[in-house]
Amino acid sequence: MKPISKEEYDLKCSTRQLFELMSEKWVPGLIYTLSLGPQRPGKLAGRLQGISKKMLTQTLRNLEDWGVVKRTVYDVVPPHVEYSLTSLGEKMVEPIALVHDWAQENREDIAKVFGNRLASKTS
Amino acid sequence: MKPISKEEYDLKCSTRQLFELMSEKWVPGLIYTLSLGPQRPGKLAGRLQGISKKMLTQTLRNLEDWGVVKRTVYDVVPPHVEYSLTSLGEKMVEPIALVHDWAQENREDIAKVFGNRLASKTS
DNA sequence: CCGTATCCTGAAGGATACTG
DNA sequence: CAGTATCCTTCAGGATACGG
Repeated sequence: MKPISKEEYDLKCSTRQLFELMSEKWVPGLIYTLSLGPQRPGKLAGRLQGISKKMLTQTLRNLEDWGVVKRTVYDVVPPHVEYSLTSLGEKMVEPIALVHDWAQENREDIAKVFGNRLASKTS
Repeated sequence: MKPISKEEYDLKCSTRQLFELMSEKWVPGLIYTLSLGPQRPGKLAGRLQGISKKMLTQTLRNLEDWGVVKRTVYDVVPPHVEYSLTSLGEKMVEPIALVHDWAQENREDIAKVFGNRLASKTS
Protein backbone atom coordinates (compact mmCIF):
# COMPACT_ATOMS: atom_id res chain seq x y z
CA MET A 1 0.00 0.00 0.00
CA LYS A 2 1.38 3.35 -1.02
CA PRO A 3 2.29 5.64 1.86
CA ILE A 4 0.83 9.11 2.16
CA SER A 5 3.66 11.51 2.81
CA LYS A 6 3.44 14.05 5.59
CA GLU A 7 3.49 16.89 3.13
CA GLU A 8 0.83 15.25 1.05
CA TYR A 9 -1.48 14.81 4.02
CA ASP A 10 -0.89 18.23 5.47
CA LEU A 11 -0.69 20.40 2.43
CA LYS A 12 -1.90 18.55 -0.61
CA CYS A 13 -4.87 16.53 0.47
CA SER A 14 -7.85 18.54 -0.74
CA THR A 15 -10.17 16.28 1.17
CA ARG A 16 -8.63 17.18 4.49
CA GLN A 17 -8.32 20.81 3.55
CA LEU A 18 -11.99 20.96 2.77
CA PHE A 19 -12.94 19.29 6.02
CA GLU A 20 -10.69 21.69 7.85
CA LEU A 21 -12.18 24.74 6.19
CA MET A 22 -15.69 23.60 6.90
CA SER A 23 -15.07 22.67 10.50
CA GLU A 24 -14.61 26.25 11.60
CA LYS A 25 -17.65 26.56 13.76
CA TRP A 26 -19.77 29.03 11.84
CA VAL A 27 -18.45 28.57 8.34
CA PRO A 28 -20.94 26.08 6.90
CA GLY A 29 -23.84 27.92 8.48
CA LEU A 30 -22.75 31.28 7.12
CA ILE A 31 -22.03 30.04 3.61
CA TYR A 32 -25.31 28.18 3.50
CA THR A 33 -27.27 31.15 4.78
CA LEU A 34 -25.60 33.48 2.33
CA SER A 35 -26.45 31.07 -0.48
CA LEU A 36 -30.07 32.03 0.13
CA GLY A 37 -29.19 35.58 -0.82
CA PRO A 38 -27.09 38.55 0.33
CA GLN A 39 -27.60 39.43 3.96
CA ARG A 40 -26.92 42.16 6.45
CA PRO A 41 -24.99 41.25 9.60
CA GLY A 42 -28.02 41.79 11.78
CA LYS A 43 -30.04 39.28 9.79
CA LEU A 44 -27.20 36.78 9.86
CA ALA A 45 -26.85 37.10 13.61
CA GLY A 46 -30.60 36.72 13.95
CA ARG A 47 -30.57 33.55 11.94
CA LEU A 48 -27.52 31.90 13.47
CA GLN A 49 -28.68 31.98 17.05
CA GLY A 50 -25.85 31.78 19.52
CA ILE A 51 -23.19 33.41 17.39
CA SER A 52 -21.50 36.32 19.11
CA LYS A 53 -20.83 39.62 17.45
CA LYS A 54 -17.16 38.85 17.60
CA MET A 55 -17.39 35.47 15.93
CA LEU A 56 -19.76 36.81 13.30
CA THR A 57 -17.39 39.57 12.24
CA GLN A 58 -14.33 37.40 12.61
CA THR A 59 -15.70 34.54 10.55
CA LEU A 60 -16.98 36.88 7.87
CA ARG A 61 -13.57 38.58 7.70
CA ASN A 62 -11.95 35.21 7.26
CA LEU A 63 -14.35 34.22 4.52
CA GLU A 64 -13.61 37.54 2.89
CA ASP A 65 -9.88 36.91 3.05
CA TRP A 66 -10.42 33.47 1.57
CA GLY A 67 -12.23 35.01 -1.36
CA VAL A 68 -15.48 33.30 -0.51
CA VAL A 69 -17.49 36.26 0.68
CA LYS A 70 -17.83 39.86 -0.53
CA ARG A 71 -18.52 42.78 1.76
CA THR A 72 -20.45 45.76 0.43
CA VAL A 73 -20.73 48.99 2.39
CA TYR A 74 -23.38 51.57 1.69
CA ASP A 75 -22.25 54.94 2.95
CA VAL A 76 -25.27 55.99 4.93
CA VAL A 77 -26.25 56.66 8.50
CA PRO A 78 -26.91 54.41 10.24
CA PRO A 79 -24.36 52.10 8.59
CA HIS A 80 -25.62 49.60 6.05
CA VAL A 81 -23.46 46.62 5.20
CA GLU A 82 -24.23 43.56 3.11
CA TYR A 83 -22.46 40.30 2.67
CA SER A 84 -22.77 38.06 -0.35
CA LEU A 85 -21.04 35.02 -1.81
CA THR A 86 -18.42 35.42 -4.50
CA SER A 87 -18.47 32.97 -7.40
CA LEU A 88 -15.91 30.97 -5.46
CA GLY A 89 -18.26 31.08 -2.51
CA GLU A 90 -21.08 29.76 -4.66
CA LYS A 91 -19.00 26.73 -5.50
CA MET A 92 -18.40 26.00 -1.86
CA VAL A 93 -22.10 25.53 -1.40
CA GLU A 94 -21.86 22.28 -3.33
CA PRO A 95 -19.89 20.16 -0.90
CA ILE A 96 -21.92 21.56 1.98
CA ALA A 97 -25.10 20.50 0.21
CA LEU A 98 -23.55 17.12 -0.56
CA VAL A 99 -22.62 16.48 3.04
CA HIS A 100 -25.89 17.98 4.19
CA ASP A 101 -27.93 15.57 2.11
CA TRP A 102 -25.95 12.56 3.20
CA ALA A 103 -26.17 13.74 6.79
CA GLN A 104 -29.94 14.03 6.58
CA GLU A 105 -30.32 10.50 5.30
CA ASN A 106 -27.97 9.14 7.92
CA ARG A 107 -28.67 11.34 10.90
CA GLU A 108 -29.22 8.35 13.13
CA ASP A 109 -25.74 7.02 12.50
CA ILE A 110 -24.14 10.41 12.93
CA ALA A 111 -26.07 10.99 16.14
CA LYS A 112 -24.78 7.65 17.39
CA VAL A 113 -21.15 8.43 16.62
CA PHE A 114 -21.40 12.00 17.83
CA GLY A 115 -23.17 10.93 20.98
CA ASN A 116 -20.56 8.30 21.77
CA ARG A 117 -17.93 10.93 21.24
CA LEU A 118 -19.53 13.34 23.69
CA ALA A 119 -20.01 10.55 26.20
CA SER A 120 -16.40 9.48 26.06
CA LYS A 121 -15.24 13.05 26.60
CA THR A 122 -17.00 13.46 29.91
CA SER A 123 -15.63 10.27 31.38
CA MET B 1 -36.05 33.41 7.09
CA LYS B 2 -36.33 30.87 9.87
CA PRO B 3 -33.70 31.23 12.58
CA ILE B 4 -31.47 28.33 13.52
CA SER B 5 -31.49 28.00 17.28
CA LYS B 6 -28.26 27.67 19.20
CA GLU B 7 -29.20 24.21 20.31
CA GLU B 8 -30.07 23.24 16.79
CA TYR B 9 -26.79 24.45 15.43
CA ASP B 10 -24.70 22.98 18.18
CA LEU B 11 -26.38 19.72 18.88
CA LYS B 12 -28.80 18.85 16.16
CA CYS B 13 -27.19 19.84 12.91
CA SER B 14 -25.88 16.59 11.51
CA THR B 15 -24.01 18.47 8.84
CA ARG B 16 -21.90 20.35 11.33
CA GLN B 17 -21.46 17.28 13.48
CA LEU B 18 -20.14 15.36 10.54
CA PHE B 19 -17.73 18.12 9.57
CA GLU B 20 -16.58 18.29 13.15
CA LEU B 21 -15.99 14.56 13.41
CA MET B 22 -14.06 14.50 10.17
CA SER B 23 -11.93 17.50 10.94
CA GLU B 24 -9.95 15.75 13.65
CA LYS B 25 -6.62 15.65 11.95
CA TRP B 26 -6.11 11.94 11.33
CA VAL B 27 -9.69 10.72 11.29
CA PRO B 28 -10.48 10.77 7.57
CA GLY B 29 -7.10 9.27 6.75
CA LEU B 30 -7.46 6.46 9.24
CA ILE B 31 -11.02 5.59 8.26
CA TYR B 32 -10.14 5.63 4.60
CA THR B 33 -7.03 3.51 5.12
CA LEU B 34 -8.94 1.02 7.22
CA SER B 35 -11.58 0.80 4.50
CA LEU B 36 -8.91 -0.89 2.39
CA GLY B 37 -8.81 -3.69 4.93
CA PRO B 38 -7.89 -4.39 8.57
CA GLN B 39 -4.47 -3.10 9.52
CA ARG B 40 -1.85 -3.36 12.20
CA PRO B 41 -0.73 -0.14 13.90
CA GLY B 42 2.70 -0.38 12.35
CA LYS B 43 1.23 -0.50 8.87
CA LEU B 44 -1.06 2.42 9.60
CA ALA B 45 1.81 4.52 10.90
CA GLY B 46 3.82 3.59 7.84
CA ARG B 47 1.07 4.72 5.56
CA LEU B 48 0.13 7.95 7.32
CA GLN B 49 3.54 9.53 7.26
CA GLY B 50 3.95 12.15 9.91
CA ILE B 51 1.56 10.71 12.45
CA SER B 52 3.11 10.25 15.85
CA LYS B 53 2.69 7.14 17.93
CA LYS B 54 0.69 9.19 20.38
CA MET B 55 -1.75 10.57 17.85
CA LEU B 56 -2.11 7.17 16.21
CA THR B 57 -3.14 5.46 19.42
CA GLN B 58 -5.19 8.39 20.62
CA THR B 59 -7.16 8.74 17.41
CA LEU B 60 -7.74 5.00 17.18
CA ARG B 61 -8.96 4.96 20.79
CA ASN B 62 -11.38 7.73 19.97
CA LEU B 63 -12.66 5.97 16.88
CA GLU B 64 -13.10 2.88 19.02
CA ASP B 65 -15.10 4.84 21.59
CA TRP B 66 -17.23 6.25 18.83
CA GLY B 67 -18.04 2.75 17.64
CA VAL B 68 -16.34 3.26 14.32
CA VAL B 69 -13.31 1.04 14.76
CA LYS B 70 -12.79 -2.37 16.31
CA ARG B 71 -9.58 -3.41 18.03
CA THR B 72 -8.55 -7.05 17.98
CA VAL B 73 -5.69 -8.34 20.11
CA TYR B 74 -3.92 -11.62 19.40
CA ASP B 75 -2.27 -12.85 22.56
CA VAL B 76 1.18 -13.63 21.28
CA VAL B 77 4.73 -12.38 21.70
CA PRO B 78 5.56 -9.96 20.23
CA PRO B 79 2.13 -8.37 20.51
CA HIS B 80 -0.13 -8.50 17.49
CA VAL B 81 -2.99 -6.03 17.22
CA GLU B 82 -5.35 -5.33 14.36
CA TYR B 83 -7.78 -2.53 13.72
CA SER B 84 -10.80 -2.79 11.48
CA LEU B 85 -13.92 -0.81 10.70
CA THR B 86 -17.20 -1.70 12.36
CA SER B 87 -20.33 -1.64 10.21
CA LEU B 88 -20.87 1.89 11.48
CA GLY B 89 -17.35 2.67 10.39
CA GLU B 90 -18.03 1.30 6.92
CA LYS B 91 -20.87 3.77 6.57
CA MET B 92 -18.62 6.65 7.46
CA VAL B 93 -16.53 5.87 4.41
CA GLU B 94 -19.34 7.18 2.23
CA PRO B 95 -19.24 10.88 3.09
CA ILE B 96 -15.45 10.79 3.01
CA ALA B 97 -15.57 9.35 -0.50
CA LEU B 98 -18.20 11.91 -1.46
CA VAL B 99 -16.13 14.83 -0.28
CA HIS B 100 -13.01 13.22 -1.66
CA ASP B 101 -14.48 12.98 -5.14
CA TRP B 102 -15.75 16.53 -5.10
CA ALA B 103 -12.41 17.72 -3.74
CA GLN B 104 -10.56 16.00 -6.55
CA GLU B 105 -12.65 17.67 -9.22
CA ASN B 106 -12.32 21.05 -7.56
CA ARG B 107 -8.84 20.94 -6.14
CA GLU B 108 -7.94 24.22 -7.80
CA ASP B 109 -10.70 26.08 -6.03
CA ILE B 110 -9.93 24.47 -2.70
CA ALA B 111 -6.26 25.23 -3.12
CA LYS B 112 -7.16 28.85 -3.78
CA VAL B 113 -9.32 29.17 -0.68
CA PHE B 114 -6.94 27.21 1.49
CA GLY B 115 -3.99 29.18 0.21
CA ASN B 116 -5.68 32.49 0.90
CA ARG B 117 -6.44 31.24 4.35
CA LEU B 118 -2.84 30.36 5.07
CA ALA B 119 -1.69 33.67 3.65
CA SER B 120 -4.04 35.69 5.81
CA LYS B 121 -2.86 33.87 8.91
CA THR B 122 0.75 34.88 8.53
CA SER B 123 -0.03 38.55 8.10
C1' DC C 1 -26.25 49.43 13.51
C1' DC C 2 -21.68 47.67 12.89
C1' DG C 3 -17.27 46.88 14.25
C1' DT C 4 -12.91 46.51 17.25
C1' DA C 5 -9.98 45.32 21.25
C1' DT C 6 -8.78 42.50 25.32
C1' DC C 7 -8.80 38.95 28.21
C1' DC C 8 -9.33 34.08 29.26
C1' DT C 9 -10.14 29.01 29.10
C1' DG C 10 -10.04 24.57 27.06
C1' DA C 11 -8.75 21.58 23.84
C1' DA C 12 -5.82 19.89 19.77
C1' DG C 13 -1.90 18.01 18.79
C1' DG C 14 3.34 17.58 18.58
C1' DA C 15 7.94 15.98 21.09
C1' DT C 16 10.01 13.02 24.05
C1' DA C 17 10.95 9.32 27.17
C1' DC C 18 9.49 5.14 29.36
C1' DT C 19 7.08 0.08 29.87
C1' DG C 20 5.88 -4.98 28.87
C1' DC D 1 5.65 -4.29 18.35
C1' DA D 2 2.25 -1.73 20.79
C1' DG D 3 1.02 1.41 24.22
C1' DT D 4 1.37 4.99 28.12
C1' DA D 5 2.65 9.25 30.48
C1' DT D 6 4.29 14.16 30.61
C1' DC D 7 5.17 18.38 29.06
C1' DC D 8 4.42 22.29 26.15
C1' DT D 9 2.69 25.39 22.49
C1' DT D 10 -0.78 27.05 19.76
C1' DC D 11 -5.23 28.54 18.76
C1' DA D 12 -10.37 28.39 18.45
C1' DG D 13 -13.74 30.69 20.26
C1' DG D 14 -16.59 32.78 24.16
C1' DA D 15 -17.34 37.04 27.46
C1' DT D 16 -17.09 41.64 27.99
C1' DA D 17 -16.53 46.47 27.20
C1' DC D 18 -15.73 50.29 24.17
C1' DG D 19 -16.07 53.33 19.68
C1' DG D 20 -18.04 55.68 15.39
